[in-house]
Amino acid sequence: MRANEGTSRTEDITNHEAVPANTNSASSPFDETVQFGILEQLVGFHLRLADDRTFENFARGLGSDRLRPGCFTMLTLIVNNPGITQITLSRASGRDKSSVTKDLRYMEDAGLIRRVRLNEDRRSYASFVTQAGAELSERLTCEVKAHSMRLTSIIGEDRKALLLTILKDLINNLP
Amino acid sequence: MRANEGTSRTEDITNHEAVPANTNSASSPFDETVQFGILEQLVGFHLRLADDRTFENFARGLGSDRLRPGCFTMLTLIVNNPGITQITLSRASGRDKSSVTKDLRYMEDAGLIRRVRLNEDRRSYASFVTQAGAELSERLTCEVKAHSMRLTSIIGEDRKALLLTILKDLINNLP
DNA sequence: TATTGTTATACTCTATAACTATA
DNA sequence: TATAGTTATAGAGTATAACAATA
Repeated sequence: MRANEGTSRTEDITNHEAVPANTNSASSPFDETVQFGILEQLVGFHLRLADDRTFENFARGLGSDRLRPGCFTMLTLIVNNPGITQITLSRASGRDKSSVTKDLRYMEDAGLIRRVRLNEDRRSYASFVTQAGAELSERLTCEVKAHSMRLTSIIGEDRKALLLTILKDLINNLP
Repeated sequence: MRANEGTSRTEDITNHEAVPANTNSASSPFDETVQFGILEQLVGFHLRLADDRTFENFARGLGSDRLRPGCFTMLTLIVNNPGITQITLSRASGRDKSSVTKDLRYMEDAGLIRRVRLNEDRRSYASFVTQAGAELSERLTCEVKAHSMRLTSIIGEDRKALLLTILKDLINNLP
């Protein structure tokens, strides 16, 4: 069956008001002869695009050290807070505890962390990095810094600091 | 079976180096006595958090006008570019054409848009909003503006403009 | 009763690849 | 051969709810 034909979904058109199809193959959404309307001024829209782009750019630099995205955050939090519990990890990363369980299980199976039960509260488990985890964290942190410098070279030192300040304000003060 | 017990995954601990579990129930990740290490300076980390927070805050304001997230972008692009083709929508929104198909199908079934085949290139379909789509777009745009003003009241007019400029720089210039 | 953590499950968003039809 | 669009499918990432163990 031909695409869409014979259904009630579409009609035919001769040629009225239609915007010409864009044949531009550039990678930025803005390299288009397209009107973005209100999206143009929308912080959320740009946050999403910038997040996509930044993450993709970062991930490309990782090479063989690929680690599931959320796991880098977890690993870093564990390195910086030895013995952190899962509920604290959950709050610090802004994810549900069931999501944390999954990531920690993955990292434990990969030999990057170990978990030990707390005697003072036997419901809780403390997480620590292993040697391998510490080494991976080290390498990833280097890559993060390199990536960070690429960002700085694009938007400038001052504006990067400003960006961080503004984002933190948003995160902390949105109701 | 008791959580984690009897497996080789975890060990027990008496009490060494462990960070105390945080009992803070505030919603910001930063309301924690947690060290964030390099994450503290990471643009990507903050973009993700700000994106989550901003979207959640926006979605809460929608009430009965809930529309799948990606669809608002599509709808706005169609309103502002009557007759836009799917491949152009795909590029402008930064999503694969197969993702666009799904969203457009959804909006067509919901009576928000209609698609018409182009006679000058019968592979292409032009998208237009219906009356219902135009009205929904109108209401959503109002909510977007209200949301935008909430953001402005948090970070200030000048810094919001600055934020948009910096994000656009990132989006356009990241390799 | 409340909390930590696990599990099962399901939902959203997205891309890849194979396909049809058109160019 | 190349492009527009569809479909099937799979894989992240995430949350909800029910549960066991513990407080």
